[in-house]
Amino acid sequence: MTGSPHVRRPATLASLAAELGVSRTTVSNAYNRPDQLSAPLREKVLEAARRLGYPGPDPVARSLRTRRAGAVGLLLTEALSYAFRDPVATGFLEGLALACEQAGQGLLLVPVSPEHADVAAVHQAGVDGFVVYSVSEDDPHFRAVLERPVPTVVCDQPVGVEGVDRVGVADREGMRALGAHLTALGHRKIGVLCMRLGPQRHDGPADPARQERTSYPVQRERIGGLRDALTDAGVDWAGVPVVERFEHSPEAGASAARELLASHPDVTALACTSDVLAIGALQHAAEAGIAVPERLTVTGFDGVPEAERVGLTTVRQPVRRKGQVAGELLLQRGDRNKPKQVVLPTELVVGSTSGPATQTEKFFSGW
Amino acid sequence: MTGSPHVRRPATLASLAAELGVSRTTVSNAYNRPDQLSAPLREKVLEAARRLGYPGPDPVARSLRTRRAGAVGLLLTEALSYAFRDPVATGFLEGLALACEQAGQGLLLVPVSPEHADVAAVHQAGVDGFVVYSVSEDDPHFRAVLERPVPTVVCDQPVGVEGVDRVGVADREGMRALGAHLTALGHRKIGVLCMRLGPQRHDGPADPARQERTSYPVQRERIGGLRDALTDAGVDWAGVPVVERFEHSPEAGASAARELLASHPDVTALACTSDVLAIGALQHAAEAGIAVPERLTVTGFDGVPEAERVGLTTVRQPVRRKGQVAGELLLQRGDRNKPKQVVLPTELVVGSTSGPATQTEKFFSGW
DNA sequence: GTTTAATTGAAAACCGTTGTCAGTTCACTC
DNA sequence: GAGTGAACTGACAACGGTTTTCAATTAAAC
Repeated sequence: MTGSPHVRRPATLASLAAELGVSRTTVSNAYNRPDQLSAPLREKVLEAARRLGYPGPDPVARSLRTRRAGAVGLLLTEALSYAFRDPVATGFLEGLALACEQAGQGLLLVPVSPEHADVAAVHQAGVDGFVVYSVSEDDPHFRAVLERPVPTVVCDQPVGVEGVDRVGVADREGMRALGAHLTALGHRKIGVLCMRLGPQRHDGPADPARQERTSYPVQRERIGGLRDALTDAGVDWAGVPVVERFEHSPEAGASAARELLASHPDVTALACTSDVLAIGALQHAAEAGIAVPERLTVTGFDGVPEAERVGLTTVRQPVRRKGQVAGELLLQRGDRNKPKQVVLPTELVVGSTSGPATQTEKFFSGW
Repeated sequence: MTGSPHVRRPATLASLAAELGVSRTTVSNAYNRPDQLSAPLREKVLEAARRLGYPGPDPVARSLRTRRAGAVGLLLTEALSYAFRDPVATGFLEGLALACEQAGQGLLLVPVSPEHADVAAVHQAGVDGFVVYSVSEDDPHFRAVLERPVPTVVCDQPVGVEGVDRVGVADREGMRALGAHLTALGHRKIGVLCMRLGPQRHDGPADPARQERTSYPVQRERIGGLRDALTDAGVDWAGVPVVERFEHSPEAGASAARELLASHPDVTALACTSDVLAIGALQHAAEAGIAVPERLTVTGFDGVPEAERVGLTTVRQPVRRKGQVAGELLLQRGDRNKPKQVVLPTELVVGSTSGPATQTEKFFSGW
């Protein structure tokens, strides 16, 4: 009748030791180094702990003493909830969680709202290391992370800071392969739908200057890869319309597709820098009665599950693996001959949403 | 040239104070209570901190002293990565993350693999409270959570433990409404696809005894709701085939649908206890050339985004809101007149995958 | 020019562990 | 009966802060 475990915390390691008439060391050992004391004594300690409602050594105090928090921090600048809405982010998180799970480490989602630049949360986080995902390079939170004396891995971003590892994928090469696929199919009039290029809201056409200026390396690489491929095929990039969307959702993809097709009705292929946008584009095409791929080719990037379900032509990146590698990179610290930078391959996946441009023309002539 | 911030941790609050010739209190105040010291002095302290690479007070030490960790722990018994694969779980997490974000709390995913029953992780977690999601009642991790002297909120589970709050949804009522919808459409031959009912792998028919015995309250309620509705309409539940799947994925749904339709070809409606299973069932129907809803009605439960996209008839539960409420329940502790139990409403969403049974007969007779 | 009040800073206690290390007890072995 | 090793103790120093109490300094008031 000493009370439920949820009233207060009366018991500490010391009080338990006193109760039992043993030293604190012994109690501590009962939990942490069972080989240091006899089994019966250990059982006695544990039994007394149960009886007194002692939940075991306080994790925070233990962390302080051992200098290990047992958790990895994850920093995203997008609203935290975004992490769960975007299929690429969830894939990444899944992999990261997997790696953490295997290492017995927790995964702490650091609460940072993109608006109020309250860096405090980063300082408050009791973690052994950070993974930084989808953050622009000049982000104050990111800088706060770098100030913390713990190892850090950044994802999808060239990083020059010493002691910071990196994992990314072959964005440019993947998009280049996709571009080659498109030109091989005979497409010359190609439109591009891309994600946010800057921190400020901007929805609409993005000219080459803006494309170059972007603070999002992933977008730069993907657009750049496409540009390489098209240029190889003799297409003048300056004439390629690029429509940008700030939000990353199917709805945004649909509206971007509408916008682009309205201003450039002669486009035979829509290359999107993400599957989510592409799925939106497909949605728009379906609603507008535009046959895919007969009249319009649509491609994505990422290889999310839903894209696979709808047969989208896309570039698959190993999102989950990327998360896993990020975790491993972080947790295998100390491994002297560990790579500091990992770039994972991407793979062109030809689905049923891309077809020959000639077919499109046939379609037109048949009209 | 004292070194980058990533070499070691030379600077502590004490060393900084010594360097400056002030007391530790002052340095601490500079960070935590700016009103307790003059602005110039504070600036001097902060400047010295920058110079010496002092990243601010150590979060763990601070937590120890203040008895607040600044984070909420999330316990799932499914492999951690499952949390990111299942759309319902991600929705819940999104809401929970939102609540945490607003309260400036971190969200710690506690690493528990379902297999090795290593409760240690629960004890290691430096958190101010726990949210327990999708865990069977007799789970050792769950019990470990209850031992911790911190507030706890469980989700979707009747809980008798004092001091533990609960959030859930009207599973039974929702499914009952769906059942009424089905019987109103004239369906009498109904098959059920349900999720895991026990901790052991089991794929195949689940008789009423097994349905009752399940350690997953959600499944019990949903199946029970359907049973109520069908019984109301005079359908003998004993004759209703229920097929269970251990895995929760579209593939599992597809195979379950195949199994059920093979053994009960006269079924006119397939009621699934989750959208994910229903999406799988739809997939199977499409592959097998079974017209939906003309020849077969398919329904789900949850109201996930993809279900909406495909027009699935389902019961929508406010998953995100549920997560948010869980967070609020936990974080608003101390609010004396706060509810201890929250049950959120569900809503029947009639889509394009359910149709009258008469239509089905017409379809048959037209053959 | 005191007295009084407001500011500011220092000292010390405390948070709950872990780890180390010398030392004691005790049962066994040879 | 000395030697050996296992089991356990006790003291103490971290770990890096926060917070309360109180003294000292300064500014304001009379």
